[in-house]
Amino acid sequence: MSVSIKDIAKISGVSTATVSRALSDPTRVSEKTRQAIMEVVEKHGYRVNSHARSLRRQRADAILALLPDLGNPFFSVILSGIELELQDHGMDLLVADSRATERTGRSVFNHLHASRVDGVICLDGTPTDAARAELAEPDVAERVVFACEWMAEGDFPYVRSDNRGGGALAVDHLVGLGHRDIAFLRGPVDNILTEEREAGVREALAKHGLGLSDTRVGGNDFTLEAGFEAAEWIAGLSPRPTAVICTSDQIAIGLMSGLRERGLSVPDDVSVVGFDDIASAAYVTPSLTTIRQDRIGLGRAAAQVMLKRIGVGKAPEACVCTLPVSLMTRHSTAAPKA
Amino acid sequence: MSVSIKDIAKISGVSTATVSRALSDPTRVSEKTRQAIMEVVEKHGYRVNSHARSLRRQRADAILALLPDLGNPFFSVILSGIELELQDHGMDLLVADSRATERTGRSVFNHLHASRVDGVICLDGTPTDAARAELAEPDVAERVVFACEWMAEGDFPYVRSDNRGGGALAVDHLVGLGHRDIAFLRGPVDNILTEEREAGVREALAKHGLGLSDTRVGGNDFTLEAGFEAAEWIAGLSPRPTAVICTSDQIAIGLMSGLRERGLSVPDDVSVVGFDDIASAAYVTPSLTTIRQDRIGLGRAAAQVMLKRIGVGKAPEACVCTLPVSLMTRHSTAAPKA
DNA sequence: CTGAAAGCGCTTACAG
DNA sequence: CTGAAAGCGCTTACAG
Repeated sequence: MSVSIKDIAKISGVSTATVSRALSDPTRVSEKTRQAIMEVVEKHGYRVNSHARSLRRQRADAILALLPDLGNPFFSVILSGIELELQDHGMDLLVADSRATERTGRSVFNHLHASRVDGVICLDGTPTDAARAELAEPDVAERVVFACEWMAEGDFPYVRSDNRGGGALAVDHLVGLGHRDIAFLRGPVDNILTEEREAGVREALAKHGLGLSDTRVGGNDFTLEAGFEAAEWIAGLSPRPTAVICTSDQIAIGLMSGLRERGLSVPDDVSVVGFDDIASAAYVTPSLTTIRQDRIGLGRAAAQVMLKRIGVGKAPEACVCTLPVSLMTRHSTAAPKA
Repeated sequence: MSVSIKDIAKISGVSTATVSRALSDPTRVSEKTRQAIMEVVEKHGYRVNSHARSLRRQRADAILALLPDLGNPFFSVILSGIELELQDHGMDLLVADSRATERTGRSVFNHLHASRVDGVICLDGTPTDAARAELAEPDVAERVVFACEWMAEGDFPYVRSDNRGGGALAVDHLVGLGHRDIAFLRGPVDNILTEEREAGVREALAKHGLGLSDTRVGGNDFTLEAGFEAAEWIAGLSPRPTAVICTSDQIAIGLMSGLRERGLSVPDDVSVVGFDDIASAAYVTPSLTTIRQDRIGLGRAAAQVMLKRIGVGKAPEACVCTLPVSLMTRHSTAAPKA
């Protein structure tokens, strides 16, 4: 085993209590002994054993981020925002894939129950029934915050983008270009993001005296594949809508690829708007007009709300819950051809 | 506080030792008492406190994945492979961004020193000097494995793709199509992946009686931006190479976007080959011919090697170190125009 | 098969 | 400012 606080105490000629104080609360130790201790600590490369500290303090100094799909690149930037913020507070970041965890039969809140983490940032808005049941327990509930996605029921703190506003932004842009017949490509059934964005689209459309008929709504996933497959449906519509709002950039990119295969040009035949502004949105052909989410900000804010919730660090000025989105106008949208 | 092993013992009318055994090593307890204990455990939702267990067992049951850039979506799939494998062994996954950590002045191996994790899977092949120094310490060294990237010096276990073979595959494909003048777009200076891929390209070119002159080598990063900017250089070359091999898909996608802006067509004017096969490679226009890496496999294998190293689970059949890559032929490559 | 007891490495009232 | 001592919640030889 490596060197422990006892060793440092013995070598320094003080008690372990003093070593502990020198490390955690230097003001409570005389400058002279502190320096002597620190020298010994330095020399022997001593580090506080995290399990002993956590056990004693009843605090893990760690947070779990629970993602619906760890392999989905959309989340990586959010994750890095979370980590940045946690790092500033000396907290560690654990990650788990909720779908994968469910398959093992273990509870996704196991880490919480086992005291391995102080809280969980849940990026998964559609937990299983078992997970929902656990979320109803007070000692779980008070340690959870939702980020990005969230649950319609319950009353959890959350951080999210202004999804409705984003939908409206897309509509305003297209209507401004002269579009009157606009279709909407949804994400997965029951996904809250897709529902909010659709609501924003409908509201904005109504404001312009337009509507969204059932024949103009399709799609069932956030993926490239889903977008690609939706192209067949869009291409076959008669009359064909002149613009499509997609609830993710992946859908939009897949859609553009599919439309092209069918000889349709974007934006000449169909304008396409995405959602997210992932890195490649600016580099596909044509570059994608989309609604930008501040993913780093989302991650940082989620971590801040979490830290505030568990009483670490000072509370942020305001508990920012809904982050603004913005329209990135690029080349996948244009006025409809007369 | 929640219920502890003492509570369970008292309610069950046995000692804590017996409860502990019932949970960890059921065969050492009579079936009857085991059942009685499990019922109490179930009823009260008892979970072993992870810090107490780890402190006592001197084992964290957790691994740290150290990434050069948490926000880079390339790593998300590898991460999910790591998590899948760890989950099968009841191990937890911590993640940290090595660049961000360095900025805090903390050691990237702090988790290891503090016993918070049993090992670290390092996906960063260019650690700082400070990190290198720590890697030289035996008690750090024996708990590290490199994945994807690795260090030229040192003698660490690693899991990687066949980067040389990938470079060769790209060359063989292009030469087979009739290309004779091929350029190469590098990643960051000193990055080992880019060096290996370039070596593979050079070897294969030599095999075909061709070479790679300095005037045909450019690029300095794996990013979309770097690829986009390289387009200017490629477009200005005279004679212009008929094909470009990129050391990442991001570069390739950025390059294609830049070439298009300059009125050059892919693959009619220039064929482009990427590396990685990220999800969007099949959906950009034209779809990207690339070298596929098995990222899930990379992650799983890295976790397996790690687990073997720290003596958890059974050793894999063979310690797979270099995973095969494959050519995905799509529409960004074609025979050069006469 | 089971229990009493020691101990993993810390922190923190309590005293002085 | 400093120390002795208790205790966080487990696991594991050691005995029986």
